[in-house]
Amino acid sequence: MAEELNERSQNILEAIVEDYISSAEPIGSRAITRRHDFNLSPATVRNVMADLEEMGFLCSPHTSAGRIPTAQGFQYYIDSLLQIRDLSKQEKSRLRNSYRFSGMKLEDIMQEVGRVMSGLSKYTGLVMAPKFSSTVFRQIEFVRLSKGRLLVIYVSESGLVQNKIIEADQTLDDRQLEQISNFLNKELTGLSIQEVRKKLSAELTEERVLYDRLRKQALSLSCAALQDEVENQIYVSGASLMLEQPEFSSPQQMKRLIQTLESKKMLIELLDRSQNAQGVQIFIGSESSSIDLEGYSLITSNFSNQKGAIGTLGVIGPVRMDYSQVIPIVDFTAQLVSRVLEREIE
Amino acid sequence: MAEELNERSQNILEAIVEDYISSAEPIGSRAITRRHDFNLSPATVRNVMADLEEMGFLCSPHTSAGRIPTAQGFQYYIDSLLQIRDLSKQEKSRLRNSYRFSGMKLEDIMQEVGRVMSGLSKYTGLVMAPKFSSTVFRQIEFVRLSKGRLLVIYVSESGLVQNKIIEADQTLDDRQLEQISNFLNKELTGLSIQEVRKKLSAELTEERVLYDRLRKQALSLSCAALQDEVENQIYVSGASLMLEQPEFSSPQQMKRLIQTLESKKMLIELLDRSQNAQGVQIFIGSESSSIDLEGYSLITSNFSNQKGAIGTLGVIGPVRMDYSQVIPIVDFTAQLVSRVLEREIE
DNA sequence: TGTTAGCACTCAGCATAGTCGAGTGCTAAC
DNA sequence: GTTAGCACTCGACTATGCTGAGTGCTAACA
Repeated sequence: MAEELNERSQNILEAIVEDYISSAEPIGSRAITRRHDFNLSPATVRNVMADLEEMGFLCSPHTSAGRIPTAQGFQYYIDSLLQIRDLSKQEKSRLRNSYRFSGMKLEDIMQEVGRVMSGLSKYTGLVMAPKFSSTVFRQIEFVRLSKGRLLVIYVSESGLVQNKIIEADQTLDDRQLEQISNFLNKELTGLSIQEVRKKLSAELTEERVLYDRLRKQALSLSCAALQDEVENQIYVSGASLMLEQPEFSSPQQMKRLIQTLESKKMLIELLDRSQNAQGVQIFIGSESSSIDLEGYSLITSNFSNQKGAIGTLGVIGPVRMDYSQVIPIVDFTAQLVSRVLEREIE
Repeated sequence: MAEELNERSQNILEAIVEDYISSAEPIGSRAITRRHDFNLSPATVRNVMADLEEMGFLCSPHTSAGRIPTAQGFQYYIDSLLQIRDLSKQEKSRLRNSYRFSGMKLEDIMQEVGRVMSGLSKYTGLVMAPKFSSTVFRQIEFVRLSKGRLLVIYVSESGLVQNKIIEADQTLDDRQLEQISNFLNKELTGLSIQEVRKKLSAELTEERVLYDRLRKQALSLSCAALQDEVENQIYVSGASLMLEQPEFSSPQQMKRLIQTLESKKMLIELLDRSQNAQGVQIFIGSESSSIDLEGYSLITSNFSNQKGAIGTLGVIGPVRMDYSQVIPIVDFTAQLVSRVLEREIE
């Protein structure tokens, strides 16, 4: 439908979007002709702009202001006009050098990634650690707390450490616990959590379980430990940087932004959506979306190692975001993190 | 110096502070006489207020506004005038019921505590997990990542799980690692980290180490694992609640607040200070303080189990904070958390 | 001597009115 | 199809005046 834009209209829309991205203020027809070499008079530009408004790409905050792109306008810009140039080698190495991952555990890496992305983009960085169920089993350990209560520590191939408290009916002694964890570590290493779950439920119904008490205990313990979905960890960094953006200069907007960034559940849901996609994804906030993201844009990409533990990282900012700058940052960072995670297990 | 306040001045100061706490606006002499039964005329109150201003307890934002308490005024109020009533049984049980700790691991408890304190107080909750070096050794496990890199998982008596990546010179196989962790778990369980460190450095210089390769490896590994201070984890919750307070209604103040709450390092340093104190502590932000806490007040208390793993929790809010409400909340919550932690290890 | 009433003064907050500039839509001419 | 001209709109800013809450000072009172 929107493809019918002729070249001149495209050029003007592009100019408006880009000027608006850098100025955050409504763009008037004269401003366009002054800043770009279209060899057109303001009046002509006005006509085109009126058409673009008709088509839903622009809107004017009030009669005598310039125009600003709508969400649809940005969408069109991103889909058809934006040229994402690859990063130069220099930029890549500069980016690489921004990160210092050496000797960091996974949690620290996540945090650092968010911080750096935020600093580079001037918006807010979001990083979601690999989903529990998408990780690959490496090791499990049990630590006895008070009577009947066990601390389970689970380590994935990618070095993700998670712990959980479970209730164990029987009072097992340390020796038995050790046997159990040895048994599980031998049986389950290298399987994905999904596979582990399948295996466990299959075995639990098998006959021989009845005859092997240890095996039974091991299975039911690990079932309890690995059953529930662990709430995803999400790292948000650089909220205060984003407050510098003019769209968040009013107290109401600031409050709303902080509330948005504080509601981790919502952010997790949001990042979850791009979990299955490949490459960079862009969400432009609009009223229609089920999640209230109006006024914000989200650029995400996934990272993973060969074994497929998948996490998501990205940058959230105003719709008026410098896409040409942020997209390569997110893209390259995701690749970088993937490579680091692969090195971990090598 | 400030003790020379006569009763009438005290009453008036108290009235001003309390009215200011509830209204957040400068208090005038007439407002005082209207709202309180001092049997004094506004003029008399004015005289007293002028004296109080002279002494540094009050100040006026401009000539013809009412007066607001200075930091010193609040300090005096807290030290000499504030009556902290104990919580009634009902309130205590209501508070207790706000928390749902069952089956939660330590991280979740910390988070939950912050959330609830924030919700109850309408300010921002801060919780700092027990300091690494104040914990008691319970168990250590090693997981091999890539060549030469080990993931160390450390569990304290209170159920705190921490992990770290260390470089190990030798390539140890799984069997050896298991022997090493068994050895360490036998030797170190029940010791505080300080004791562990002392023991390690003592043993490393002992002669017999030379003859026992396994022992040597174990010691040097655990040394590497437990040597550095792990950065403290801090949980901040309810920032957006605090934005509702009138002192943070201007964009500048909002930005500053968010920046303050984002700078975890600073908050950790702040909470660290009260780590060694007993009972509830109150910091009133003033310009003089080395840490920029101007305009904020911080109420903290420590929690611990018998073994002495100590963490700190508290509430940060505007200086104009409802102390009589927040202090009991912080106090009782700290006791509650201590009790929960003790039950963990029972 | 401590307390009070009266009075002139101050000042933030608010509303009103006027100006300016950037921008628009429309029309007519090129 | 493009452009110049023109009347119009409207937000942002400034100046102005008014109001109300509050103050300090002085003089009178108990």
